[in-house]
Amino acid sequence: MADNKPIQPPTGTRDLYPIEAARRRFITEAWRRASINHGFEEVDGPTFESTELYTKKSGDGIVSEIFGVFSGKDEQGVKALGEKLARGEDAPAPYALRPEFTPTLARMYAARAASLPKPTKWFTAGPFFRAERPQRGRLREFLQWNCDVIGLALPEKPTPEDIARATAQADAEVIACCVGLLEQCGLKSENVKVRISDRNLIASMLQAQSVSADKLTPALMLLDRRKKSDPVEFAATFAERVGDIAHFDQYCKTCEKLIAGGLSELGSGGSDQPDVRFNFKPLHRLWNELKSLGIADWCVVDLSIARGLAYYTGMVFEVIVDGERAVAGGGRYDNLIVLFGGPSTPAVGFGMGDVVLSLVLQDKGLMPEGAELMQIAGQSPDVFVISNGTPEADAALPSVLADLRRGSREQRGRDSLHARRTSKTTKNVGKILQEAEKSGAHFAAIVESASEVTLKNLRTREQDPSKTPIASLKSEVLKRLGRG
RNA sequence: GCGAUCGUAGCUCAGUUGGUUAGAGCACCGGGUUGUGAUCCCGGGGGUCACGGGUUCAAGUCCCGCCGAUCGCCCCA
Repeated sequence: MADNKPIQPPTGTRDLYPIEAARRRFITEAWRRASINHGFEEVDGPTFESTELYTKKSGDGIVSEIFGVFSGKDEQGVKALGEKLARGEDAPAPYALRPEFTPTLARMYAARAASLPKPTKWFTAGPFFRAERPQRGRLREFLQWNCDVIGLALPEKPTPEDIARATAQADAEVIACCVGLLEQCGLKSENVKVRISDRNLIASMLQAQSVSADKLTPALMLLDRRKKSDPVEFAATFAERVGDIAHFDQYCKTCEKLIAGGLSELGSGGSDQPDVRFNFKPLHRLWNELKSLGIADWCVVDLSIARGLAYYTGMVFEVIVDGERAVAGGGRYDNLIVLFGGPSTPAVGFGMGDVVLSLVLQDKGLMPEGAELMQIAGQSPDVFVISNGTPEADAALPSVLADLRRGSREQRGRDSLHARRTSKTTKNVGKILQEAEKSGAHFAAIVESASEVTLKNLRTREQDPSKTPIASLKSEVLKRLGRG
């Protein structure tokens, strides 16, 4: 009756053993720290949502990469869907495992918009799902970190100038948070580039070449694929669907140069350059914000970035680390909140996945290992309790352990220590010390009798010359850990 | 959905034109005669060689199928 065939994890998912789980913890802790330190508050939503939430804004293209979810109680619904599918009709599942966070965020904000501060700064980190073919840096289940700034800090009767300034500040703020994370992980501006672009600017440049409004979206999608394509072939495709690309390139180059150079005559609205007659002021303003935040050397203006997503309305950016695929991406989406029933509210944000980030950190040797990793992940023991092998010490050990682990409500558990013992049967103290050190434990406590232990600091390998009474062991360890 | 490469121990891999009972290192477990850690010595558990067929006296090895993984394409929220 028992069928013991092993069941493998589903395609594109991971089993995380202690080392991998600690690595993931390292990343999520870094995300939390970066976003909290940049003033974002944590939120979260359901991991599955009504499928409509995603079809509403993005059309059917996305639906094919969504994992459908059925309630299991809804037998009739499932049956009806099965019949539809059998007839070859389109039949999306009623729920979808969330493929991204932005729609959830937009809904959450819209529902309470009136009572939320402007701007509202939220972050979240959790699992997301896409039914794609797994490949390097890409799985079907992954963690994603999102940071968003919704709404703008504005005076009561804002001028266009006020709005432009607040917009640039919000854009810079999310980019700064993203860069803050990368820097904190040990990455350098030499290896990382935040490529920043502006869809409005691109659109105006395309329109200057007589590209009609209805062709803008396909043109933007096409531009995004450019780097991967053969240049000649791309130019041909682009000419066929949109128009001649030669002028467009020229516009881009001139704009990038001028923005990064910060030429002053641009601010006055005039230019001797006949090709520069577009509204690059928003990007220029953003560039100045980035400079004042001290992160401009991480950034580069690159108007070949468009981002495939339909809902972006202005600034877009992506983060490239050396040759790897994008480690993060985001942009401004000013129309999304209203689409979910909220007041018209501008917003900007980005997402970063754990998969590419861990690849990058491991390739560059920036991912901690062994005891250091366990320590960072908060899993290395405070005290490793060892019996000296006498029956008296053996008998005393369990209660020593239990006392170290006990935490009080008054201290909110801060006085509870991570205490371990060996599960080996050997009485060889040297071997157990070896195990203790490997575990990353800070201290070893060798039980000498029913009343005394010898304390040893495993990090410095210094052992106390005198014994410590068991009654004061815990307070002594807390003191030495700086938690007393 | 399409293409390419690859599946031998927990991990990294060896395994001869097909030939006895499939190996090593690391890891894990135990011991090295009553207590201080690298190293070292001895011992141990672990494999239906991914799975299923076929060819053959004989298959880890050759053939077919299948599952899985990796890397690309498509797509990228």
